[in-house]
Amino acid sequence: MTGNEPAPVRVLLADDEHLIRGALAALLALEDDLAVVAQAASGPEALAMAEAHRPDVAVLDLQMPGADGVAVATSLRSRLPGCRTMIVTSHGRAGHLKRALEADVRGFVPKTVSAQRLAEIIRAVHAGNRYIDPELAADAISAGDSPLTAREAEVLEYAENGAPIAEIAVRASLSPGTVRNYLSSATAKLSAENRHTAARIARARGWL
Amino acid sequence: MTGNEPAPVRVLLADDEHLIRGALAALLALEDDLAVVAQAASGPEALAMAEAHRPDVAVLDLQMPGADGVAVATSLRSRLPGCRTMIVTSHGRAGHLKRALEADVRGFVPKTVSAQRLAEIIRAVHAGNRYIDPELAADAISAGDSPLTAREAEVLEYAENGAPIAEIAVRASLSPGTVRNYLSSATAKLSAENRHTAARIARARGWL
DNA sequence: TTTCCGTAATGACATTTGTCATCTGCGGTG
DNA sequence: CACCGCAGATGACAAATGTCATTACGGAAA
Repeated sequence: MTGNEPAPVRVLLADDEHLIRGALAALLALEDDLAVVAQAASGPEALAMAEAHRPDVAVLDLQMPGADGVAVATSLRSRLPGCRTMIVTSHGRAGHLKRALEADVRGFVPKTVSAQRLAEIIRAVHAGNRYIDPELAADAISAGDSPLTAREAEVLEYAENGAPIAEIAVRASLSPGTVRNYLSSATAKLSAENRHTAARIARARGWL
Repeated sequence: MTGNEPAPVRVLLADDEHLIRGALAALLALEDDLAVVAQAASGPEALAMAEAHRPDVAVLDLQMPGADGVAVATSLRSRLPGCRTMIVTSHGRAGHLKRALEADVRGFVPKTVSAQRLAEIIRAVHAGNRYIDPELAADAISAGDSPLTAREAEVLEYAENGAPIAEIAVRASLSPGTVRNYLSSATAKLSAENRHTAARIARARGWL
């Protein structure tokens, strides 16, 4: 200790997979300019821990029980404005990236990166820069903007789990005929064979 | 080194997520009776590494590119009979567990366990014991056996992605009418509203 | 041997879904 | 203001799907 090192970056780790979270914490602890000050296994817990420990950077898993990473990032933006957020994910979907950017997430990386690389990215995010995985970014760009209207997307979302039109109509408070119209136009826009494949396509491109 | 420790357990780690694999290797290295002798990022690579390094225990991620963990375990059983296999997974589906047991997998754990616990389980598996996550086991038991016949399951699998009946008929080399019959009976057995929800139910219970 | 079950198919029928034209009303925009 | 796009709805029609009865064959079990 020479007394003139800068204060370490305070990091919050949120991941429901204990194995990964613990391992990650151990690896990040090796970097002497990073300090894992809090850990969480769920969305709500991450929020609570963030308020209690006020980290500089929150590293959030995308899929967590309670609230997913993007939802946590959104809450964090208003509740802890000084805290930068980043998302780490196994399954890189273009749609999630889009949502994440809207939540002012500064880093978006797949879990295929090395710990070294992750540490660098945490530093970059802390410094105010952004880092988006190039492959995911390319996917998001190639997917483009959604051609679906708000209602079309909503109805398609209800259709996703295979519900019959009557049920969708009730849930969306629409006439069954109207539901069929929206579904039909959405299916045509996505050039799918039926609403089920249309829903899959829209989901894959992040349009849902 | 006193010279009388038993030889460490030789472990192969296979996970496509570099972050997790690296972190895991670091944590397991802390246990002095475990030695990570090989790592792999895909199914085929895992197989190759196993043949090259002949580990005592292969810790396989369920979802990997090329070949999934269960597929690797199956190959390993014939090619390296002395090597015990275990599966680590994020998404614990009852169906995967069933497949895994058929492949003579000795350990099946979710990634929510701690590294300590994983190390213990590796030791148990190496000693010839089994360890199945209690919650996953309960799911598998409560799901019970599939009420579907072979053809019903096959047809339902083709139907899963939303393909129209004509296409399913071609793929299964069946008459469209026959396809509809199987789909109808399968839907009735699962008490679903249509083939799409039926497919989802069957998939969730591991009957596909 | 008779019976049962799974596989495979066909025909008939009802229901659901997909497609289209058409109508109304609302809120922007040139 | 006229025009356009979106929301919302209706009716009609075609196509896809779900349901059921029935037939036939082969293997396995009683």
